[in-house]
Amino acid sequence: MHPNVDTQQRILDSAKALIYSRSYADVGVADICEHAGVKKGSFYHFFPSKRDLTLAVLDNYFLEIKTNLVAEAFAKDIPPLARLDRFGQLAYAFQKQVLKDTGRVLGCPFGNLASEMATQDEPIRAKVEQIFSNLQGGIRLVLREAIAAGEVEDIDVEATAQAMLAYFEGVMLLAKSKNDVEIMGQLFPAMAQIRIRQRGESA
Amino acid sequence: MHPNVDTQQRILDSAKALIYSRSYADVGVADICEHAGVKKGSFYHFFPSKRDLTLAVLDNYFLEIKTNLVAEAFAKDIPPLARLDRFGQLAYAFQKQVLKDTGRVLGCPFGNLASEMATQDEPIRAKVEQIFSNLQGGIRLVLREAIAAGEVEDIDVEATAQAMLAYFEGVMLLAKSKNDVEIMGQLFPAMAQIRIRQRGESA
DNA sequence: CATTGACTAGACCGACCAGTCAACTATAAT
DNA sequence: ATTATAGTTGACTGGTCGGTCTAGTCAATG
Repeated sequence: MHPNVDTQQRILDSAKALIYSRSYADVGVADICEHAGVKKGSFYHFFPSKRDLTLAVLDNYFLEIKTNLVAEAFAKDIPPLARLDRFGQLAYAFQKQVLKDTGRVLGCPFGNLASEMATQDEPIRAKVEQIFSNLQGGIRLVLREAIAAGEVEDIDVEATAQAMLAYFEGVMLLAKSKNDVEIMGQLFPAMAQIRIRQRGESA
Repeated sequence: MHPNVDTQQRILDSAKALIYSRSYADVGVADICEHAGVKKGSFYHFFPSKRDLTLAVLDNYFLEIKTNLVAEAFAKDIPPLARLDRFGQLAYAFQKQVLKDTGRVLGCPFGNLASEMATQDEPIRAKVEQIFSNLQGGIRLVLREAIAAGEVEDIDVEATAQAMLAYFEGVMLLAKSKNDVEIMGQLFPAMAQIRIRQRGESA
């Protein structure tokens, strides 16, 4: 093969960076090709469409975040609830790096695409939903351990995990809206405090 | 004047509905004109650009939500914290109506635009930030009353208001992602429980 | 050395984009 | 009646979009 075996990967990486920092609609196939140093013909040799590329980008991003952020944050060297705090801290640190690199707080790549595409492209919506579901599952496991360790009790684990994910996404969205990364540091500590009680009760 | 004095309003209403149900990028000026029953020339007679129209849409939406949702939810006929629950219930009911009308959970119009445009169009980003700031201010007032009424104590009011707004936006985003409105009913009750303590502490 | 097939090149396509413009219509003021 | 003006019309522009297509390059295989 040619010297560039990594053409496909370069397209993927370029699309990842560009779509994350702008949006699906604002980034064209031509932009991605230029950024990757690749011509249109090569692009369509590897990806049947812009949408399929985006699906691959989502998979790729999820894998990266699952291994570099979730796995590290949820490692069992500290108590369960402390892991949720650590998750917030790592996300905060990551976003500080994004700000330094791009001059912008870019928020959550999944939340961004969900918000833009959920009503327009069903496969993309479904993929993001699946990713959210997986992240929620990660939190659920931590919560189960927290219950086993006696750190929490009497909660609806599934709903609480979902609430924590929602809070996380909301903080990311606000940080992006204000282009201010510090609210992450300020608000994330409250994530692990969220509780949804068993069926029915609230106040 | 002509029989149609409301041309400008029809353009505004069409843009509101279309951009909310799709996205800024996906809705073209031609779409808006067709939906409003207006020709391109008339559009540009009333609005200098698509962006300016969008700014007007944001103002219009904010006014509507402030008077029809926030004012009603935060009315002083019930205790402060209960008003926050009522806010969630009203938002839930509103979104159920949106689902019935459009077949889709569309989330928060401000969150949607923030997510899509924050890194691409500074005036739109700034306007959404200002709207978020105003909503946060509304929550802050409720929290102050809650403190005065002895319902809560020892919290960082500003940060807590922001956290509640973030949670609200996150729930809206998740509901949109899953195209499921029931999450809102399940998760919103936890909003009024969120607390961020005074400077420093978390766990 | 010919053939094969993954990969690259870039011209090209029809559709669509936001925005422009000059001509026109209808009303109101003079 | 004449003028001024607010509003309308739709053809038009230059540019971009995602995607196609044909021609060709190169390394490996027989």
